[in-house]
Amino acid sequence: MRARSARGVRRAEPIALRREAKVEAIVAAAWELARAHGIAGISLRDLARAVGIKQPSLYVYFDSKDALYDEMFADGNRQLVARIEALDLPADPRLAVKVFIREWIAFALEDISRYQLLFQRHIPGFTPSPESYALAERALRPLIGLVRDAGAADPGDLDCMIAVVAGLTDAQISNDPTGDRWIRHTDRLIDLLIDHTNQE
Amino acid sequence: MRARSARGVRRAEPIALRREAKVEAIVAAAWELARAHGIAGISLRDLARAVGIKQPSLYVYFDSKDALYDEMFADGNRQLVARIEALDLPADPRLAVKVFIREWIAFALEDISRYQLLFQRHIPGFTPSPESYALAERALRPLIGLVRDAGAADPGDLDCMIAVVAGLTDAQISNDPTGDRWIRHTDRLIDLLIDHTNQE
DNA sequence: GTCTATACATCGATAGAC
DNA sequence: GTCTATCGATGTATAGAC
Repeated sequence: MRARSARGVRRAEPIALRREAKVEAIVAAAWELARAHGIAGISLRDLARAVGIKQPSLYVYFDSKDALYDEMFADGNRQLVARIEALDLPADPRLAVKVFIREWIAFALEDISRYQLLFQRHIPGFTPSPESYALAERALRPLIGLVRDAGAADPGDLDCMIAVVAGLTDAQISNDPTGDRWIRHTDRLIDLLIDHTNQE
Repeated sequence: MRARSARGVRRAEPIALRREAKVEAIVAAAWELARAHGIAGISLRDLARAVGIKQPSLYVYFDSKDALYDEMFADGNRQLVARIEALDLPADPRLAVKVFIREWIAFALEDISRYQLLFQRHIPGFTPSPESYALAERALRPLIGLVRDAGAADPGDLDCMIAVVAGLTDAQISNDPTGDRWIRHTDRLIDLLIDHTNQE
C-alpha cells in the first residue's frame, strides 16, 4: 500500500510528462504532414510512420482522428495566444489595434493549413471541444478592448473589423499567399472603420 | 460512306443533346446531394443511385470526380451569371454597385454548398478548368465598371470591395446562415469604400 | 505501450463482359 | 452505355501477444 502510493505520487508526473511530450511530437508531425498534404490530407498511417510507431498505437494517445484535430486546434491557438501576449502593444489604442491585426495576419499567412484548421471550417464533421474553443476566444479577446478604446464602441464595429480582416487575409491566402495585394490595405481599412463607427 | 456521313450529320446533335441532358440531370442530383451532405460529402455511389445508374457508369459522363466538380463549378457560375444579367441595374452607379452586391450575397446565402464550391477552396485538389474559370470571371466583370463609375477607380478599390463583401458573407454563413448580423453592414461599408477610394 | 493481425466500412477508379 | 467484379487506398476500431 505504501509502496504503491509512493510510486503513484513520485512517478505520476514524469509519466504524464513523457506522455505529453509524445503527444506534442505527434501533433508536431501532424502539422508537418498538413503543410505537405493539406490539413485534410493527413493519414493516420503516415502520421504513425512519421513518429516511428504503427497506426493502432496512435489510439493510445488519441481516441479518434477528430481528437487529433482538436489537439492541433488547441495547439495552434496556444501558438497564437503566445504570439499575441508577447506583443508590446503601443499606448495609442488605434495603433495597438493595427499592431494586433498585423500580428494576426502574419500568423495566418505563415502556415495556411494552420489557418484553415483554426479559422475556417475545412474538416468535415470536426468541431472544436469547448476547452479548445475557449483558447480560440482568448486569442481574440484583447482586441475587444482595443477596438473600443480606439473609438469604435459598437459591437457591430468589432464584427466588421474581424470580417474585413478575414476577408483580406482569405483573398491573400487564396490568390497570392506570398504577396501583399490585399493585406496592404489593412491599416487603411482599420482607420476607415474606426473613423466611421456604426454608432454615429 | 454516304449513309455513314448522313447518319453522322443527322444524329450527331440529338445524341449530344441527350447526353447533355443526362449530364445536366447528374449535376442537378449532385447539387441536391451537396445540399444534404455538404459539397465534399458527395459519394459517386449515392450520386449514381440518385440518377438510376450504377457508380462505374458515371465515368461515361465524367472522367473523374474532379471533372464532376468542374461541371458543377461551371453550372453554378452560369446560374450566377444569369442572375446578374437579369438585374435591372439603376442608373446611379453607387446604387448599382449595392444592387449588384446584394444579389451576389443573396445568391451566396441561398446555397452554402454552392457558395463553398464557387468561392472557397473547399475541395482538396480541385482547381476549375480555364473554361469554367472564365465563367466565374464573367459573373464579376460587370462590377468592375460599376465600381469605377461610382468613383473608386483604383484597382485596389475593387479588390477591397470584393474582399470586404466576401468577409462579411463568410462570417454570416459560418456563424449565422439565416441572420443578418454581418451582412447588414454591407451597404454602409460599400459607401465607405467608395467615399474613401485608395487613389486620394 | 507497442506490436501484429484483422475486421468492416468507406471511397474513387478500372477491366472487361454484354 | 451499362453492367458486374474488383483493386487499392482510406479511416475506424478491436483482439490479443509481448
